[in-house]
Amino acid sequence: MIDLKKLSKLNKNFYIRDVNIVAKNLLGKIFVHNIGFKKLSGIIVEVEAYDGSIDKAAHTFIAKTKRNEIMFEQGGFLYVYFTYGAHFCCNIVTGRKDAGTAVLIRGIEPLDGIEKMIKNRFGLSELPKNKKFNLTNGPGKICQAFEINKSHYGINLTGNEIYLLENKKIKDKEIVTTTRIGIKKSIDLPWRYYLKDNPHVSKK
DNA sequence: CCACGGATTGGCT
DNA sequence: GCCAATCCGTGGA
Repeated sequence: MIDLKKLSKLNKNFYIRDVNIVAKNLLGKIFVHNIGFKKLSGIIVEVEAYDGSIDKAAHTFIAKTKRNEIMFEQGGFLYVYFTYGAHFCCNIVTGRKDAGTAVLIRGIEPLDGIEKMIKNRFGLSELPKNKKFNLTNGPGKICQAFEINKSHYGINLTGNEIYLLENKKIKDKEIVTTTRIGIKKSIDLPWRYYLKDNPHVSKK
């Protein structure tokens, strides 16, 4: 088990860079959600970049609304949105103020609080045999496992509730770059990144 | 006010 | 592989 106490929290400067740089660099970092004395954490293994200035699939492409306004803030905030009448998705806002860019977290390898995540996802105290890698391999599943919802919209990631930790450097050859999933616009942009051969990636 | 569609998931064929 | 569930945000009237 990785000792999180030895790892430093990512600061504002990490987030305010270009969205695709941040997206790539988020791979291997550790996502943490503290709930009282309970800790949920995991390694980010799959992400997608969204950039409202040139990307029709980004929520910020048309205009600023109440829903997407946090994406126009400076990098380092959490953008949570609700979709398909059932799921929340969790994004890391990046770039300078008014950039309208964010990174969608699509895959996480669980570390701390796995039992709690199983309970959150399936209402069970133990993982069913056929659900081995079905815990956090998808954006909606991550939010359910990590107990992230509308109430976490706009949280500052340099605070103490939800934040990210530095971790070992990922080599370029371990990163797979492809097109994004589940969208109908700007489908050719190669802005999806994931860790090669990691079982917690949502789709090859 | 109302109609429409979605950065998904899970269950069934 | 296909498709329904489900409801909020958005935009047009």
